Amino acid sequence: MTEKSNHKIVVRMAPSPTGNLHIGTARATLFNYLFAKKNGGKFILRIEDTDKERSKKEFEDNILSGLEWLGLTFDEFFRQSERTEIYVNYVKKMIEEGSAYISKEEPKEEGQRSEVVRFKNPNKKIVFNDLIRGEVSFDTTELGDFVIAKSPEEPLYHLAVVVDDLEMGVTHVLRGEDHISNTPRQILIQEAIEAPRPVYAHLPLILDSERKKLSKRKHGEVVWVDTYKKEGYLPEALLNYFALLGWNPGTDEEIFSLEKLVKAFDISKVHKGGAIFDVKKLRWVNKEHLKLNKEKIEEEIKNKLKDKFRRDIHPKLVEVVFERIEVISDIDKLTDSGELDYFFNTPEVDTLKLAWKNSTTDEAKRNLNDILPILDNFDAIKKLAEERGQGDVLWPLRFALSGRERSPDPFTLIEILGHEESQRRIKNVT
RNA sequence: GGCCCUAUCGUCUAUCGGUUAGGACACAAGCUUUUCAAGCUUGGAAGCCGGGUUCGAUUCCCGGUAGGGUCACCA
Repeated sequence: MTEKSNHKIVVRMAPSPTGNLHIGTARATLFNYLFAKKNGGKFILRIEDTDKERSKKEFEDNILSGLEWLGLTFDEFFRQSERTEIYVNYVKKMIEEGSAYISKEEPKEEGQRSEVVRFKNPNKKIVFNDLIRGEVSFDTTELGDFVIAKSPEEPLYHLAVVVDDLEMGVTHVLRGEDHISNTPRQILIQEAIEAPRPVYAHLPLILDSERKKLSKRKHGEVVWVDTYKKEGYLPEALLNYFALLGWNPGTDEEIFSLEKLVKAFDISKVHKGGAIFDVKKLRWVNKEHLKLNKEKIEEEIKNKLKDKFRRDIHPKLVEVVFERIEVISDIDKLTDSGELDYFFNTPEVDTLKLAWKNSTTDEAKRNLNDILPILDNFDAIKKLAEERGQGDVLWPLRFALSGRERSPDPFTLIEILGHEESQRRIKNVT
């Protein structure tokens, strides 16, 4: 009956398809994945869809495609809705053996049954060892005879989890800290059906800036992996950042590929306390990964600019954009805000702003006129700037070319715009 | 409220009793082709409180406080 396995270590991630892939789920999946890979173990993905009302296929699809995008592959896949007979057998067996019983109820809400299956609580103290937290103890008396199935044919969460972990040979349960209070219930059921107790490790939670659990109800799309995918974060950057939330390698190293994470990962270094999700640091991590993939990203920038401006794109402009982005969607922000327009269309230049600090517009124009003949000789321009003052020469030049108070330096601009266009723009203002 | 968990710069964190308490993000200043971006350098910034244990506690123990999680015929 038990599915035999050659793997010493078997872990599983068990999301329920009641919402899009949550970043907390993604991180817990990452930790399971790392733990499995690190130890040559098996990683199972199990969709916990026993709740027919709330479970949706679209959410399952979203979870699966999100995990695939992140590169978190699994060795085996199960769906609890396809395993009902297995649970039914256990429920029946438990009733026969007296560890569970059918209980008459008075329905308090719509849809509630007048008969449910309750677990016969032995009311004992449960002590379990948590890989992250050490010894944790609960008195289960306060749990009462909790419900394990709506009917023998409709198992509920705790029963299904324990049965599946047994059947699938799960040795280690790594999950969010929000499950820590579920553990005593599940251990009670394990003992009733004589299942071995897996090793537990309860991961710290990802918190919002208020130090509260990041929930789908309260935070909406910021908790979806999809959101970050759409904004153009790199999957490895996201993984890298998730790993750093509650774990560190014990060195100063912060940038990791998935492969390097597997090598460095050590569950005993996982923290106990929750960690606040900081988008700024995520963006920084993403930028570091952008640099690791510079060629690929520059290609993407080039194509995006080409689409937007329908013109050939100077490689130097690609560099300029690359320097200014942390995530891919920043490219759109740059193009849509008009910040790049002067590279493609002659800007309107406010000649009143042509002069640097205390110097006059006339001086600025004189300098520009003197630059005209040496436009292609950057060394000569620099020399002139040294003689007449850097700001007095370079500012008007840059301003004449861009029409903006902020832009790349004048030499970069000349390179991108080309000799003719640069000359034309200077003449326009002198 | 019961039960459980947690507690170092604003944030993520290092420290396995003795350190000028280190790094990163963010922030500020300076430098670079006196703007912007990037880069480099520098700076400010932390052990929740009170008791123990100890020659010595951020570190170990107890209490308090604060924060969080969880208390379904959801998962």
